[in-house]
Amino acid sequence: MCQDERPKGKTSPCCCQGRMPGLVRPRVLLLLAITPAHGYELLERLSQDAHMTPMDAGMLYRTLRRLEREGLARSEWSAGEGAPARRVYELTDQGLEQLHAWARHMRSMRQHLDSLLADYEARFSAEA
Amino acid sequence: MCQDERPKGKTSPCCCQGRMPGLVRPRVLLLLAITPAHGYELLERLSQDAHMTPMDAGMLYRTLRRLEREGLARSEWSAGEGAPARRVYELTDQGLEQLHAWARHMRSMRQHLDSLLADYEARFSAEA
DNA sequence: GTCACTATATGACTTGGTCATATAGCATGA
DNA sequence: TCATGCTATATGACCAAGTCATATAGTGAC
Repeated sequence: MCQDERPKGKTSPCCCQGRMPGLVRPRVLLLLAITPAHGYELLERLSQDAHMTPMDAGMLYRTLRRLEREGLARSEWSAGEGAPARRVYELTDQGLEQLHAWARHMRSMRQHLDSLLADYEARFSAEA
Repeated sequence: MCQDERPKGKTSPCCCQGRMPGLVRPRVLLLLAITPAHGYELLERLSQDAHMTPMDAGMLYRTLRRLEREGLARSEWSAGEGAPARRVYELTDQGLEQLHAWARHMRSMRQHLDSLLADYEARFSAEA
């Protein structure tokens, strides 16, 4: 998103530096709602998503631990055959509930954006 | 937005605590694009917006100074008749350009959200 | 003179996210 | 057997954004 001028390093004038803050947990929780998975696998699934912000590995693992701490996910170690052991996460009931709450939240974020963009377009009608 | 369960104080499980991070500068810049204004006035205009996150005064003043530091806005003191002096801000050309860039960014954020919500709905078809 | 409103500003803190880096298991080939 | 590279998880240092509390001061009304 927003690939345009990003000086990188120095304080960029782009709001949120081309990121979409506040959506990491929902994104991860949604993936876990589809199927249980371990971090590395999630990382790959999250990276395929071309029009999404690439996921930082450190962020992902921290997020998973946090989701677990909050009771939204649970994990257990599973022996990786022909690979290091992996911690497999799955959604809890509470996590599912939270996901629904976040979905409502995201709808309202979208309305928020819509209204901002509408104001913008009202001011500068017809812009690329 | 997202008025549901917000424990308030302790770490809330709600992503971004019902806020919409990363949009403060665009919101302010957009208002300035409509008409020059001083902080207090912007604060009132931003608070009327029912479906938007209420604006923190400290945040607003810091944002204005930052926009100025970044060359996106300029200000000058104006004698407030029957009121304290106020610092009136207006958009610079660079600020206008940045606003357009942010609009593009916001459109891509919206797509981002749309795609997340589409994934969600694909998994849980027909949800309130 | 004190109260309420207008107006701007800052310090302390929290959260979310980035970047660099550490650590370790396992397979393969030199 | 040793280096290399992939899989896998994790942490420390740092930065940006935002919140909350608070400070300061001008003005008018009572």
